[in-house]
Amino acid sequence: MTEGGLALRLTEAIRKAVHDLYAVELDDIISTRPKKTSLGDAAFAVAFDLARSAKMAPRKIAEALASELGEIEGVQRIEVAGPGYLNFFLDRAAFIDGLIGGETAPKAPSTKVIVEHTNINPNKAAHIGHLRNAALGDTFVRVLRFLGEDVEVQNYIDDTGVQVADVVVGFLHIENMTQKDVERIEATGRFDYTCWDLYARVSGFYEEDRARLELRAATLKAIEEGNAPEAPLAAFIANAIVRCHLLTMDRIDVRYDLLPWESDILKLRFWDRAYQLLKDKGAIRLSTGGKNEGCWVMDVGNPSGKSPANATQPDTPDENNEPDENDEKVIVRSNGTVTYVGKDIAYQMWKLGLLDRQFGFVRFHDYTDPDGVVWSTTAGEPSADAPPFGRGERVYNVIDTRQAYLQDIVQRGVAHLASEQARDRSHHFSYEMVALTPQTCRELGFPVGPEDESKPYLEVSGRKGLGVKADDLLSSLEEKALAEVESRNPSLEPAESGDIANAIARGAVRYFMIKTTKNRVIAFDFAEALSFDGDSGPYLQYAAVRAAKILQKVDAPLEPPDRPDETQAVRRAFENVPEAEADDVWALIFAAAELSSVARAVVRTEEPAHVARFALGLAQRFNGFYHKYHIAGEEDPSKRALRLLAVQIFLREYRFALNLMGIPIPRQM
RNA sequence: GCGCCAGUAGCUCAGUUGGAUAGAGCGCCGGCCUUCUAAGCCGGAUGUCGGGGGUUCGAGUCCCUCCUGGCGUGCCA
Repeated sequence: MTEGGLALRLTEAIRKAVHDLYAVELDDIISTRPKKTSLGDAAFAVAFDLARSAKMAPRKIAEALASELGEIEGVQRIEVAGPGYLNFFLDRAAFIDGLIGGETAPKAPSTKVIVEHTNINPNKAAHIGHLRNAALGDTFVRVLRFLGEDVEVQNYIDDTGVQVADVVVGFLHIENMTQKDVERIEATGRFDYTCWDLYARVSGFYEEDRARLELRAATLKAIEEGNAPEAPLAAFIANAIVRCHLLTMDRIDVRYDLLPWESDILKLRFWDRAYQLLKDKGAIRLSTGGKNEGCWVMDVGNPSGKSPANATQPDTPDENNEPDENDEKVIVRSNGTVTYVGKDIAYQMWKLGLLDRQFGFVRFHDYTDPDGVVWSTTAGEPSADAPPFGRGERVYNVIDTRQAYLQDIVQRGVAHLASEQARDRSHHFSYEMVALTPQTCRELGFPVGPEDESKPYLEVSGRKGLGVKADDLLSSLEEKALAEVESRNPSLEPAESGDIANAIARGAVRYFMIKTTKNRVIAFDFAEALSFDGDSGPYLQYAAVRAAKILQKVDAPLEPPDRPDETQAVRRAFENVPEAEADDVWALIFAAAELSSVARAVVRTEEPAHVARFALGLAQRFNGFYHKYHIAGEEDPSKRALRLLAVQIFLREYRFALNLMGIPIPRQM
């Protein structure tokens, strides 16, 4: 934790030395970690940067800098290595002293950050792609909170889109059901699975007779205008499905502060307000001809470009300045209904505190624990004790990369209505999809055609009903984990085994969804997802369980001593153990101490996988240490004290790391 | 066509705003349970970092170009 302050001391010292010797101001001085611990704890390559301007060999410069630097608090010695690295060896005892003493770096004044994630269409069961979204989003939220940010988590409910309309069409026109019928079915349970199957059948229903697409359009309009029977049925379905999703996500410990409903954006006239502003600012125009005739459209001639159309000559000069229909995006359809993009512009504006409208809020769902509550927007009677939702300084939208084009248009809308600065406060936190290997498709019983066979992966399709449901995956994991737990611990009570198995399943799936870099497609494979060995959640959990077991065995507290008044004792202990062991102890502690900088890197790069890599590396290091050095049977007091301290520090930081990923630590495994 | 992403060991992937001998997991071979849990540890084999140019003390990383694959470019989201 203090490593931030130490790093600052080092860079400042180097900056001063470089200034004094070469009269050069270096703005970024980057510390890297040497490949081998024998090369020190922090390395600087500044000598290479200076070589040209100083017209000297890097090695000479590094040597000059090393002697100029002299004594630095917290640094034991400085070495010049290789072609010109400056390698710093830290004062280990002092570092540990600061680490456990809680000399916390001053936290930035916290600003409100809104993270929007999950956002599943409320018309079917959640699938593995949604698990990736939720795991990424929730990890990011936990990291932000760890760093002291004030975070509000929103799960946007698109209850007025085509997807819900399709299921309404399915119930009304395929099943010929009334709302009462649907309510009876819902009461029997697994409503999200029922809708999953029905939704898949709707596609076929349209394909049999394309004229039936009129039903979808009419249904959508009826929902938007609040007409019976479509509107109340849609509301019932969306509400019931959202409750299913909340339970599914609670299984992996993902929760939300607020559910903003798209229907409330319409009912409370957020959209009407944004629509008026978009027209007033000239951001959208009525298309008077061509395929988009009668629609309100936004011109998007320069996709993804931040500056408005650089006015370079178009590739098709034969079109005499006629706007290209491919360069316009429909915001309001010719029948007057608004697309998702339009509604999202209004929603983004509200999140940024830039729309002069406010929702009402009501409690939506209580979790079993006392303070677990999810709020919801409402167009009805609001609750008086609702928290002040909205008005984010920064907004992250966790949405898959296939929607990058739409997100770009939403952001253009925000820039039009507010400013470029407002747009920059909103981030599209984009990630790649979870696809299925052809093998997985076959295992699910879906026929794989010859042309799909050669593909690396196939896209999940809710429309076709092709996908692995989140609850099914979790149940498979729990089943496998339970079998393992029972075979390893036959004497456990069934309830106990069940709790442990659930924790393992949760750890496995959360780690699986986080460990791969977010912009890489995950080709889902059951065998890989169900693995409990090596680079997996259970491996990480196992290390924590072992560490806790040691401390329990020797009757030591889980935390290192909170007042490190024993710097001298630690220093002596380091001197009294063999050098190789001292290095191993130090390597474990120093690695664990990187947690904070890893957390900052996660936010800076919007990449949660960094925590996963960090935790894996730390677990591997601990497991090696665990096998090499024992505590319970050790009689040498210096060795014992140092090893104990290392395990305590490791466990403290490691538990934070697992918690950032929402990976629970079972009591035993 | 245009835009975005990806190409690293047999497979799945890391690789920290350019840095020291390119790393993990799985799989394979060989060891380790009377000492804190073997979901583990130790050792071994495995590389045209897609191809070609360029930038420089130094390139898997930056630039150009080509190839391959995926996604986007809907009055779906």
